[in-house]
Amino acid sequence: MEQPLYLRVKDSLKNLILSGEYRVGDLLPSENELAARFHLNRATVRQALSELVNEGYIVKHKGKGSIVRERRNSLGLLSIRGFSEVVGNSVNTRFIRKPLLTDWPDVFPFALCEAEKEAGAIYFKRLRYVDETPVMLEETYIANIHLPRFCQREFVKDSFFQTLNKVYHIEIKGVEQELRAISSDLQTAALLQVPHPSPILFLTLRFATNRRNLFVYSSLWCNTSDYPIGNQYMNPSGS
Amino acid sequence: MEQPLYLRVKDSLKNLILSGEYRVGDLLPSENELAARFHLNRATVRQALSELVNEGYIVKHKGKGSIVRERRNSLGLLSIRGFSEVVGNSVNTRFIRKPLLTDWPDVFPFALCEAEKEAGAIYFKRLRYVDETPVMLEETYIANIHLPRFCQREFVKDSFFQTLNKVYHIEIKGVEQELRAISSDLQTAALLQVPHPSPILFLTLRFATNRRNLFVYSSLWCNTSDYPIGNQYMNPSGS
DNA sequence: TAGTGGTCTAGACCACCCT
DNA sequence: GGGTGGTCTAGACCACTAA
Repeated sequence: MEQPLYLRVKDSLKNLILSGEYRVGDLLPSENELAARFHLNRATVRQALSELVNEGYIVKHKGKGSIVRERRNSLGLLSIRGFSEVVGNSVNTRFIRKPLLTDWPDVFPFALCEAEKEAGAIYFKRLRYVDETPVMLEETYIANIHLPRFCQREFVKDSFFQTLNKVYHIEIKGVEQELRAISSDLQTAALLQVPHPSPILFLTLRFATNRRNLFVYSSLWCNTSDYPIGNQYMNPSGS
Repeated sequence: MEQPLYLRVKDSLKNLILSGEYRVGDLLPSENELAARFHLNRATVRQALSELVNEGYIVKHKGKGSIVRERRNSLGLLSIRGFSEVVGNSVNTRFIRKPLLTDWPDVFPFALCEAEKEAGAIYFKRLRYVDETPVMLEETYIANIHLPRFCQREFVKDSFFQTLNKVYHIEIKGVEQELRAISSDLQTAALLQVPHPSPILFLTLRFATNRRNLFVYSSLWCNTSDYPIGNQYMNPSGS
């Protein structure tokens, strides 16, 4: 039941990146250097680096090295233009509803398993701003399974996912999402400070975690007129 | 080296999957079997399989083998695949404008390079149907660079990307996209058979190809009320 | 128990980048 | 020329699955 060695290298590097020890643009130690430092074979180190590439933490350049990459503020596979691209943009998040224990809604866009239904839901609602302009309304549900004192706790760095990770050791393993263009309702239009009716980009997301039967459910309402949703994909096999 | 050996294995398997030789749920030959068949080391075969996992073609199960996976995406817009490869049978596509040579529009959502500007554009516009319901309007531009007789040619299997691939050996290497919710204009509402105004999901896409300075530009208008855009992503590193 | 994928080692040669 | 990542080989042992 030991943890694979390459995972130790991977987690170690990941933590150094997340904690800011290595900054965007920095060169990681070379593969040979890492192999020597961890007393491992280069192939083992390469497996660790390969996963960091897949997860978007680094890019590799032949003849140069592994470079820490900017990770975008992601909404699943998507990210909001302006959240991380424009330097100096002030992004912040405010609660409309602080986390609270509640029942699941009668109408819910995803099927819940028995364990989730029994546990009840933690619910909260946030509004995200870019430069003091409200851009995205987010409603989040998660089953109240082994999340002690969640509702009393402050979020780590204002981030729900970082809180899950650091406090409860929950990692996001995948996401399903669905996108629609809808007409705003009155309340959403008011919160996003847009005329009513306005076209709104509406997403439902289901995040899978490293815990079986534990998912994170989010609904997003985005005002895309000023900050469209962006996404970029490069096939790693081709140059 | 002409082409890395693992890429030959990868492409070979990918083609067998895409052509239907291996169907969803089928077991691929084991790693040892593949290594023997291609006269390669198992590690080399594993690299090929690993990329197929990353691209979502297969899943691996310890003790069992590599299993062909269903490739997702209800309308496949959030990844690098063309429409007709992704959706099932009840889909068809009709031209609103057949391919023709033209100037680039005065207002264009992406910056063009000199080579593209000089060459002029090939332009066409298509409407895509699911079950005889118009779902998506697509406008495509590509620079007229080394694409002999493009406008006279019929598309391969109704697919623009397959035509590029089979006839001109052009491969899609990546995509940038931007999403917005907008209000329909009169013409688009009419084509999509929705009331006017309706909220429409609007995407601009720029596909990079294996040819430098050659890009494919598409604008999409989607009626998401009946067929929302879906997308799924699983982190291959976990379990 | 036989076969599978998961992990790991210790080598090797190459193309690419920088100086 | 010296260092980097990219590719590849030939082994080894392990945990898991299925018959």
